[in-house]
Amino acid sequence: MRTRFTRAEREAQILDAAVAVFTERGYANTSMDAVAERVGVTKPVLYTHFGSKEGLLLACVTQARAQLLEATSQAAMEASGPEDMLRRGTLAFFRFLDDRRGSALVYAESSVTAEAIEDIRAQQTDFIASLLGAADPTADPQRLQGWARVIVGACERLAHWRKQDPSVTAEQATEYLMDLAWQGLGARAGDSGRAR
Amino acid sequence: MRTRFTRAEREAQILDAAVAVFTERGYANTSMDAVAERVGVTKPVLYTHFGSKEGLLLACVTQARAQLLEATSQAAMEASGPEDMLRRGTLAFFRFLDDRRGSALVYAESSVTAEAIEDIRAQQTDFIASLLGAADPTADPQRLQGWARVIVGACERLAHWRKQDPSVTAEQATEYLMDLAWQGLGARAGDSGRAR
DNA sequence: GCGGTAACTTACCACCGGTAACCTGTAGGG
DNA sequence: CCCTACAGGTTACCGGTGGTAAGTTACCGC
Repeated sequence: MRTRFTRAEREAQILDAAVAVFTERGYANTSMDAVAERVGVTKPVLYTHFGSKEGLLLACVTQARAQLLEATSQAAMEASGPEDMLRRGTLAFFRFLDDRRGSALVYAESSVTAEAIEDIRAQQTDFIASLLGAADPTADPQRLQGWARVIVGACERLAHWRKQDPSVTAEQATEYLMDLAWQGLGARAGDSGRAR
Repeated sequence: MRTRFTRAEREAQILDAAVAVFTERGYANTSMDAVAERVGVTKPVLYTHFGSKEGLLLACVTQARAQLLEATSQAAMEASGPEDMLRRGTLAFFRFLDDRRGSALVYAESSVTAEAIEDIRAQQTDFIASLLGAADPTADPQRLQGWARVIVGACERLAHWRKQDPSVTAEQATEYLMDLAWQGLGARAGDSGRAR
């Protein structure tokens, strides 16, 4: 059997192993030796490829980041208008997380990963802000940024909710976000209060 | 000078020192010896009081959690109606973070603290869901939970935005959230699109 | 003052992230 | 077909840190 591989091959192997081990044992509780053992090599190999434990984690997150933008922007492309775009993008986000159960947000433990995750949020925030800007060209950029951040934060929490309570469907989560983001609670509160 | 203190006194001293050191150096980069030195004792003292490094962090977060509920619920009490309640509560949240610059969300590094922070979110989510339930008694509980989570996530992201860009005021952040949560984007997108 | 207990220190261990030095399989030229 | 150069890989080690067992000392009640 092969015992030596090219850089690219080993890097892919290590990345896969790292995602698996970090996911099942958590970042802090995972030793580099454990990852190395899973790959079938020794520790220094990991260091020649990724520099440090945080570097390895960073590579995992960076990979996930590209895949996320791919998934959401593709969904938004297929939409018929602003509301549909927000809805489809949101739904695609939840579906993305469904496809990679657990292995996505475990990363939030390390401080260097926190920064990388922040980059992912920035990526999604800019993307959403540009969608909103197209829907309402009169809004000033800062306000668009604010709205986009609200949506990103909302999605993150809804996703976490679904993780701990899988009975909440991706469609329901999307609907709850649309309730607030598009329609607003004002109308509902008014409904139950006084006639309109 | 006094060299020995009662349990309660030492615990308070250690908690203060831990908050300070964790805040300025980050959780992962802080050694227990560093905290102990700041207090003026040796490491095992910390362990007799808090059991482990994570236990110490947990105590810090638990303390902050109680203070947060105190601040937001007090603000909501003074409101005149549902919308004002949401607005005042949100504003109080941002002001709370202003008062403890940086020292609040640094905690999100450890996995055990992630759970504790999750408890804080649960606390605020339940609180907000109950407010929303009062505003719209016809909504079903799961939907209320969904809305509350949207708001909690939105606040968290807006707070983070303000931390990295202090020119965004607490009032602006609150306004952006109210734009979506209360009024909704539909009206605005419609404004720029066709007449209503 | 004088025990006795709670507070505290000393001295240590095991584990883990990281590295220097050495070894070996294998592609490619003669 | 062999042999050499180097990429790929291993062994053996270090320093720092979380955590602890055993011993020491200040303080309170009598």
